[in-house]
Amino acid sequence: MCSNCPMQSDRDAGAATETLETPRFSPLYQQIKGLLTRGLKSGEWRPGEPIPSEIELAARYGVSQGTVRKAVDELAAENLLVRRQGRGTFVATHHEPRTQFRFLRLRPDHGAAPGPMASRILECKRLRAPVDIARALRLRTGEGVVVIRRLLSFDGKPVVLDEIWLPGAQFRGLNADRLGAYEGPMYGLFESEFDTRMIRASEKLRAVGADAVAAKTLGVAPATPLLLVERISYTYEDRPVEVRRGLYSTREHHYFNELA
Amino acid sequence: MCSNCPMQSDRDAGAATETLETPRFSPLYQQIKGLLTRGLKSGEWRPGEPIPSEIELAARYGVSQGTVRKAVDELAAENLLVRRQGRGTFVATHHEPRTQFRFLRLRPDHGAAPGPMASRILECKRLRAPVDIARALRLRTGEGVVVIRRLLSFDGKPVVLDEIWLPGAQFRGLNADRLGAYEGPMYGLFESEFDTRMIRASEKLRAVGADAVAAKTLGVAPATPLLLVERISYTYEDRPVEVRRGLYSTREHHYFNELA
DNA sequence: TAGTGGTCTAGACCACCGT
DNA sequence: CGGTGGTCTAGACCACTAA
Repeated sequence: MCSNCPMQSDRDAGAATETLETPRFSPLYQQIKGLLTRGLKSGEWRPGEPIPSEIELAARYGVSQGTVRKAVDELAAENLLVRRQGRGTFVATHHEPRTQFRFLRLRPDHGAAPGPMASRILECKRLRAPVDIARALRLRTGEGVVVIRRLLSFDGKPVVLDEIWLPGAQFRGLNADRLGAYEGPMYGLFESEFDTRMIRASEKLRAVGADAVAAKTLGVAPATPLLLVERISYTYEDRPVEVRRGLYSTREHHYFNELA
Repeated sequence: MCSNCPMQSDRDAGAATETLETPRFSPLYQQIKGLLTRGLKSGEWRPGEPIPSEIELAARYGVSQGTVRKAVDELAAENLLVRRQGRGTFVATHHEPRTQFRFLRLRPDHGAAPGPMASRILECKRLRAPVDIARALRLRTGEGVVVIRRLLSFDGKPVVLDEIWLPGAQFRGLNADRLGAYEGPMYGLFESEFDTRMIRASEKLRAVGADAVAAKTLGVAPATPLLLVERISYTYEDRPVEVRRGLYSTREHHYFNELA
């Protein structure tokens, strides 16, 4: 055992039942998981890079390889890490094709492949956060935010009209030019240029009628039923960093979901 | 090691690389998982009942407890089993409140709790499978199917109009009376009375306008945008056993989804 | 208290990858 | 070949539940 091992004290605290059913015992591997998450958040290991081998981590933290393994397993299940047998364990990134459009659940009705996709930035401006956006992003009302409006086309046909809200302070320097110049998924840009990695998201879906602007942009008749998708994206420690309202045209596409 | 252990032969086959990259090594715990799944499918252990303890299973299959543990872990992650510390491992069931409406993703806009729900059977008849339903259920066109139409109300207000297609042979004896008499979720009835346990499902969502019948039934104006949810439910070994088309009124509710 | 699942360890060996 | 993750074992001990 390593002498300055940060684990032991916590272990005892868990067993001691000090306060009224609050922490209630935290397994070692959970603590390791916390330390690894801290390393990810702090940028000690950056997206796409490998983290140290299990043996190294076990030595560093003064625990067995099996304990590290369980911690890494869970982080991999949460899509924070990617295991690659024979090569190592890597920090997940939005740049690889496999994880590129992980959060976009729209599929063409015919043909499994998503097909060629194009993104056109319609607008990118900065303004003060309205109440609802501020609350969702845990900002004060009136704090600066960035709003992006963009059109997503599948196979040349417009399909998704997005309105994206981001905390202004965190996305300083983001503008239409940079968005337009960037190839690849927007979350890749956020990750590389603004140190903000989207970990998970929750969505609320509704059916609504197309208003005049949406109808024109998406090339459908006014009042056409559209899928309204409201997304909140979270980064490390469940901190919300994006509100996205998308209008999906579901004439030739559908939103796909697996229920397990 | 137990002498008639069914594992060894497979192990060797995996290492021998007999054919051109087909099976490619199957870990022991995967084989155990297969044996456990077989026991579940065959009804050796029924929904709600405990399976043997890890130590017993390890002895029966001639492997270590750790190997059984990994198999059970995966089955629990897939919601086929439920672990309960200090009590045992149980076969998952659609009867318990926790897993009761696991596949219904509709939530009220205000207030987290789904609130009181009522199901009214509008129709239950038997007819010959149309092409699309037959293909989805892997039946021949014209084979007998059951169609159920039912209305789901939240808090007294109609919200979901469902059309449910089931293979007739498997659901012999299902009729409106039995559906009406049954309290609780429909999947609970299917599980108890027809030996059919829904394991997972996939859904396709679209926005559509309400037709005359749907509008009247759901109490909305014709052409009101509704969420069309097409679900295919699967039982063991990914066998499809239900096609469900639901029209969701999203005036005061929304479809909730977590993206991980 | 006995029995269950949950954690942790130490060590062996295997499958896969790059060099 | 050496290093990585992946599998498997055997055994110790802990946390939880029910009787």
